[in-house]
Amino acid sequence: MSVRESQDTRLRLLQHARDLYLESGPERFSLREVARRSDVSAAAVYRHFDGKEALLRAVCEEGLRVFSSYLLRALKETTSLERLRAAGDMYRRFGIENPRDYRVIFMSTPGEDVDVGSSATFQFLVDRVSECIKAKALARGDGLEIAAVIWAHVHGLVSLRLCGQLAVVGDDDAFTRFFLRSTDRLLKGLAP
Amino acid sequence: MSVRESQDTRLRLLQHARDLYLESGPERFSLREVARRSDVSAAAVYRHFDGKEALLRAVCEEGLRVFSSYLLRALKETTSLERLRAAGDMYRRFGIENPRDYRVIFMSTPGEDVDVGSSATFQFLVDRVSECIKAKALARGDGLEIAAVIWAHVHGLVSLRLCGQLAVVGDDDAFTRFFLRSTDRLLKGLAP
DNA sequence: GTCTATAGGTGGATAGAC
DNA sequence: GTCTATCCACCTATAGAC
Repeated sequence: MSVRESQDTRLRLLQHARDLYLESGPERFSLREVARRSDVSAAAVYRHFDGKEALLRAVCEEGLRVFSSYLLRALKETTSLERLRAAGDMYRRFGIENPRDYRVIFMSTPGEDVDVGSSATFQFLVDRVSECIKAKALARGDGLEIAAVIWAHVHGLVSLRLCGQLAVVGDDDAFTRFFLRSTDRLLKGLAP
Repeated sequence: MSVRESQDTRLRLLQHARDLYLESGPERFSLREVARRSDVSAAAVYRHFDGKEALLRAVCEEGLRVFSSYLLRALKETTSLERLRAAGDMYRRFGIENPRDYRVIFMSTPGEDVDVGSSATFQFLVDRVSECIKAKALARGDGLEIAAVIWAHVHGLVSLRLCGQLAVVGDDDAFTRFFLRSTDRLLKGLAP
């Protein structure tokens, strides 16, 4: 079999692994099921990945890449405050549109996964906050702490929604409006 | 074997089930392991519970009872705003002191567990908010929506902390102070 | 690289003796 | 009520033929 076909198999495994992950979450993820969907035997997977954990890791890395791509779209706004608000809204969109990825990144047990709180991704939010403070769009204060407050707030909204606990606000459109009102209230508390 | 000893077995099963649950979470929870820890055969469990799911349900109900007991302590405060702030802080304490229970109640996948958002527990928070509005300690508005905003905020702080994502703020005491500053900022945005 | 076959483990649930 | 024995399903991983 050619090298090209072999790479296709690897790619197919990765895509089906991602599908299964998004459907079933990390717990019910199984190497055999990925193999079945990819029309290869379970043993064949070991030619491409070092077992289940390696396959799982590859899937997670893809999720983080997608998350970053959402956040970066906020930079197209023109003012610092608009960029901050857009970052929050992109965070919401990522969570609602990629619930399984969101759970993996932000709702898993500590120790086994990525630490976003001390990563380049979090630094992105700190930067948005800092430029707002500099532009007097937010009250003076510790940029890192204020970023953490904002992060917790948007995460609280998104994660409760993903757990089905905010069904009371209505459908996804109603949630979006609720999200924007809610973050605006927080920003009011953070204003100069 | 006497009725009393049989009830003891049931209780022992429930306690070990709870322990296992708190250690391993809902995913790795297994009826057989509970039986092992309780020194009975796996089959014996079926004399006391209708299988794994029923056992799991019994464990979750206990967690909710503990959570309620935390919240109710907030009622000993004298003013409406103090009661609201105390409710938030009790929420924090419950999460930090009972992380596994917290995860079960507020961080599990939808469909399989309790819906707090439309429960008596959430109504408790709505009541705290409503009395603050009536006392002009909060701006006028939809009590239910404002309660949801506050809930999401404290949940965001607690759940990120439990996932190890807010390690940046320091130890548990530092987190407590951070939590209080953060909620005060939100309340400032909700003030009249 | 892929296959089949297999080893060895987890788990849930039931039947029937005691 | 509890046990042992059992069945069945699922899983990870490896060995060896092709």
